[in-house]
Amino acid sequence: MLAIYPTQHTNEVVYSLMPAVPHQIDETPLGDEIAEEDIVERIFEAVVEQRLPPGTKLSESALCEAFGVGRMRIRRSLLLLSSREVVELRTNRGAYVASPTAKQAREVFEARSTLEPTIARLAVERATDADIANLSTHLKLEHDAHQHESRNEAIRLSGQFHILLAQIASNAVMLRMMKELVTRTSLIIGIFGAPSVTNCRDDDHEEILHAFKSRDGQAAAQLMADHLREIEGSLDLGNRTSGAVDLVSLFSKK
Amino acid sequence: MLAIYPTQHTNEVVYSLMPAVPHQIDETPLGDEIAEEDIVERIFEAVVEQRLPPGTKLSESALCEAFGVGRMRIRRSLLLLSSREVVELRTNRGAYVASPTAKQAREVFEARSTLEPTIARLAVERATDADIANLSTHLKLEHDAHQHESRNEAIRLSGQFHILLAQIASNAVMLRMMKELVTRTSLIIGIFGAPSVTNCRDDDHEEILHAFKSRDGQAAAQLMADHLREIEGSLDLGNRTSGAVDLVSLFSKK
DNA sequence: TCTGACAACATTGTTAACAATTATGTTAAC
DNA sequence: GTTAACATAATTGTTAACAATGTTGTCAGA
Repeated sequence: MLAIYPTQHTNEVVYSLMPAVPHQIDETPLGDEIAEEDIVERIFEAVVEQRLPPGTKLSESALCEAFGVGRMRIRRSLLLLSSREVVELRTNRGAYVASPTAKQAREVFEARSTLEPTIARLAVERATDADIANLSTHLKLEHDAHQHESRNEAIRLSGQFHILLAQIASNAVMLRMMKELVTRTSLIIGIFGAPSVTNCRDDDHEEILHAFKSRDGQAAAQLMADHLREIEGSLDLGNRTSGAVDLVSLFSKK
Repeated sequence: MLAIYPTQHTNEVVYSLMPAVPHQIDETPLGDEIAEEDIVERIFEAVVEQRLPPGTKLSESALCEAFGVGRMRIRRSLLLLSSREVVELRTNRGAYVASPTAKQAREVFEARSTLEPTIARLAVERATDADIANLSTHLKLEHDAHQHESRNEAIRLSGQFHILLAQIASNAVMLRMMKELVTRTSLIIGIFGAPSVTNCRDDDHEEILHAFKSRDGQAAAQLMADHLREIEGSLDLGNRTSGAVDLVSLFSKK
């Protein structure tokens, strides 16, 4: 058993995709099969929750079994995932959860720092009272998850907060971008983050919520910029080279 | 011949994809076939140049012939294009060049207004002298194309300018986003723009170049913001509902 | 002449078998 | 005991045939 990354657990991990999130009670209302869009979404979620660590092999047969669909649909889903750089497709070798490099990590944070302050501002400007109530409820869930030490749930909700903001901003283009960026950020934290680091401190999220309540878009933008800087600062970019551990340097004598 | 959109010209349009842009002399150096990434890029270019207007049907067989590849590769390419919302995939009915709605158009411009000023600033900060020289050369080409009234070339170069900035900014994430947004903008202009409107006035691009030469990132960002506002302002959003003409309202009595 | 049903055609979607490549485990030789 | 070559197994990539759906043209009936 020389496996460095938990590729030997692929099956377990893949199966654990199934009971992920309720999503909808009846996903296939019209007798239609599960769509690749759903598969992509599910794998996104699993990556966000760090149940699929970087480098994990996503074998076609396992995914077919897990989702109960044909190979074609899995291949299409993997292609879509690779086009968003959440999955790396190696010819004749299969699909692997991406292992962002430090360079890519910086690029992701640069993109987020460009998009998210504006998204936060727009969200404040466009939020209905119901939206703000939802955010409040969400933050309570986040807090509970942190207290109950349900790490997966905490991480998931933490990412979901940023997605929620993009949804409130009501811009489908930026929402799609954010889904990709949040997912990749989870991979980045998995690689470059200290073991104890979860995605976000929910204190920061709380402050952003206050900006919503006082309808201060500029403050929300500023808080978001600070929040992102803080997350990036907690990472150790520039040390580890890649998600796949380099064996020769790791076990070299002396 | 009841065709509303030039779907009857599909074959001609598709064939005109072939001699598009030189790209590289030898695209298949290792005996490998043309990759779907190239196909996607080529269709992107054709859309940017408005040789593939919104609503154009992209039939699998025609594309197979045009690119000389199997159906599987075409289908994968179309899936990738649809994931970037440049192509719309209708079940059992085929692939069509997307027809952005006014709502989507506003979202695209909102995303560009969020991203591109920062991209311009970063590009100024990171541009080498060679980069600036390239920009100068590019602007000359743009100017020539306008004077020679080679509309296709002018449009292509006009979009290419924005891509160039993203390349100089050296952020792969934002570069990919911009390729998608520029392509979709071409579709939007095709639908909502006045017939005479090309993509950008190259005067604006010239001013941005001046900001590069004086290394004024803040000015570049401001000019870019103005530039985008100007383009969006030249459109007629809120009138036409979609690229596919609504027949009943068009030919209704009275 | 116009309408509606039907049939032939074309196009897309899916499946399964096959080919090619990679990974793994074994054996033999040094 | 270690290494290298080989053979086997597993996985991915491709092709082609088939099924299903949508489109179009035709014909009969009103």
